[in-house]
Amino acid sequence: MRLTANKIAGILRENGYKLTPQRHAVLKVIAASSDHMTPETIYSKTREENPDIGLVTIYRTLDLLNSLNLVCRVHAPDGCRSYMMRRPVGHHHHLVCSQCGKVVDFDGCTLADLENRLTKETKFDITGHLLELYGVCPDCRHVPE
Amino acid sequence: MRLTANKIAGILRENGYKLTPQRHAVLKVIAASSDHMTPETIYSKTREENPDIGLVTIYRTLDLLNSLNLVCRVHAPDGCRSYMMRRPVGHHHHLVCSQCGKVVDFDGCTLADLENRLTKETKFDITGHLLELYGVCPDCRHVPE
DNA sequence: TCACAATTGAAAATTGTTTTCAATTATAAA
DNA sequence: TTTATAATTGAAAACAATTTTCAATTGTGA
Ligand SMILES: [Zn+2]
Ligand SMILES: [Zn+2]
Ligand SMILES: [Zn+2]
Ligand SMILES: [Zn+2]
Repeated sequence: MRLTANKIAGILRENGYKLTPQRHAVLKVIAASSDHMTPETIYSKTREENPDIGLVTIYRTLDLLNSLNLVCRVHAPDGCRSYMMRRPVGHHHHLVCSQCGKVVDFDGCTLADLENRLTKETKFDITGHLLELYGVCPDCRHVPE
Repeated sequence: MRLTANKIAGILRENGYKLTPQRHAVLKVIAASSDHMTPETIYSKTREENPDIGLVTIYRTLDLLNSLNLVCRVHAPDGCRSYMMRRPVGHHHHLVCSQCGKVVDFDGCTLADLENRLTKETKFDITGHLLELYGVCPDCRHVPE
């Protein structure tokens, strides 16, 4: 249920953005991985096939994809460098393995009641939330190095 | 129900850390504010009374307080610079005003059921979560500039 | 009061990201 | 096809946030 590089390329076009070889290369890298990656990682993976691409272009492409909701950011438990990954359609969150970085997407977030309660209590107009779960995946648990 | 600068100072001592004037100055600043502040903001507020303190010391003190769970980080909705604020005792989260930065702490987070469900479904050993709510506070809503 | 490890601050180094700008290029119109 | 043009690119510089280094200072317990 995930978007392919070509589908995303089409969406870029539909939105009036040029489909450059660089953008396509980045899309391919992001679509090929099921894990989140830092801009730096995406940069070096893209360079394997496309050695002339610049890091700036990675940042710009990620910003663009983010503004179109085609990727999403993963916040790691420590520090908070923002990692990015392709996004399943619709509202969802991430369960991230602290050891290997594997990401499981999930939906059915149960914050509506909490948000209603807090709307009443605080009179805030609640517009969104950031939720990430952290843990250790089965693979990492079974092999205690 | 919040920790005072002096209480925190005691905790530092108990844990074998020296109680320097610089640390005490930082504690006073953090304890005096009910909002979250960037390291830079804490730096300049601390300098008002303590002009010779260095920014490095702010970072080091914040790291120390963080490792002792005496402050907590607030993740802003855009970018994700980590802001810090003193911490109410116990598990809690933040409701942050996107416009003025005001922070309301809340507890009673409703993630236990979700975590149980995901533990079964994914076999992850879930160890923690990051949750921040965003919205617009009453003050900012009433005065649409 | 002494001894010493912990702490400090200045400066440099590192890291991550953004801006600038001239050259290139994807696209659509002719 | 060519051509025109605005969008896009990459190198380099700028910027921002944080960390490291290291010699000098200082809190604390003996
Ligand atoms: Zn794992
Ligand atoms: Zn949600
Ligand atoms: Zn506000
Ligand atoms: Zn919680």
